[in-house]
Amino acid sequence: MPRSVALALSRHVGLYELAAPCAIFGVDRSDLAGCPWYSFRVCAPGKIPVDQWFIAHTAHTYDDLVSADTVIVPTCHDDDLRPPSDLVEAVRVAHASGARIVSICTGAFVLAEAGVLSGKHATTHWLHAATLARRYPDITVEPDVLYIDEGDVLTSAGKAAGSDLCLHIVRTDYGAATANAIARRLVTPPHRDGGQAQYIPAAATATPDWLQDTLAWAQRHIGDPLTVASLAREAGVSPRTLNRNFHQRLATSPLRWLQQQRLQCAQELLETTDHTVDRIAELAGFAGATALRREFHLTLHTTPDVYRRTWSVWPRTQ
DNA sequence: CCTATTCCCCGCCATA
DNA sequence: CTTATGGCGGGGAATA
Repeated sequence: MPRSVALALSRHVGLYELAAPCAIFGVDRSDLAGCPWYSFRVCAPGKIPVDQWFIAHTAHTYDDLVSADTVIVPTCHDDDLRPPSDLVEAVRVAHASGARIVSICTGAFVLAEAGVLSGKHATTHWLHAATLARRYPDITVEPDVLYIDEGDVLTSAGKAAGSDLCLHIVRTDYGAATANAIARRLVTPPHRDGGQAQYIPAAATATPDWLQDTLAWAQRHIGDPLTVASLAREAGVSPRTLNRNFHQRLATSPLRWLQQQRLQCAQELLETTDHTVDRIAELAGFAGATALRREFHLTLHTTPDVYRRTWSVWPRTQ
């Protein structure tokens, strides 16, 4: 069953924040998913200037937000970050009736004003994180993450992080293979998943070439028994320096990063092949099926077999 | 499930 | 003086 996604425009919205949701949810990807894609609508109260170069005029109003399964708020109203009350109200109603609420950049201020972030972890553009935390003390603001998934409420950091969050949502709804296929088609990196639960590490900032090369090399050799030492040797630095660089640019440790890559590889193999779990563990570079199961349990809270039954592209009945 | 061993992480400090 | 690197070692986690 296709899910409906509604994008809420308000004044002072930027083109950049709109790009990811429109390209990812708004363009029909049923060929990649193998089943119906989202239905997508853009909602606004009348004509809205977009970044001063365009005027958006939409077929839907905020009234049409409340019936959507997923509501995306890509921006806040003005420079004071005071959200428009009609949008706040629409978000409140949509959430109350079970919709999943998503914010990009300063859209978090709309969610906060609507009360759907109370007691939760959230993020926003780093420039405004302190303001958000000050204004809404019952929200735990995480300034250094790409996005946060609280289940029914998801927030992402500035602009570009919205793309990562949209892909994360596709991953949740349609599986890793579909999300990765879209990432390939958009020629954007498939995002790296955070180690701890749903928290995603900070964006890679100005990653030096030697590190990028090493990451690419490791991904090509993910099936080999890679160690931190062999990564360091390939990179031409000491394990200590490698460790430091991983923390600085990727906000994780070498081994944790490796395990993420292995897990992602295993997910794709489970979805797209009928290899045994043992074979997949071997191909993905795990020490054994036990190690794979352990990783699945720790980060996905499920088992490889259940995961495969949920996401496999093979027996696509109906 | 328990044990032994290997591997990894990270503070600390010396060095370049 | 500031900044990045690398070695060391205790403590902890993963693997066999």
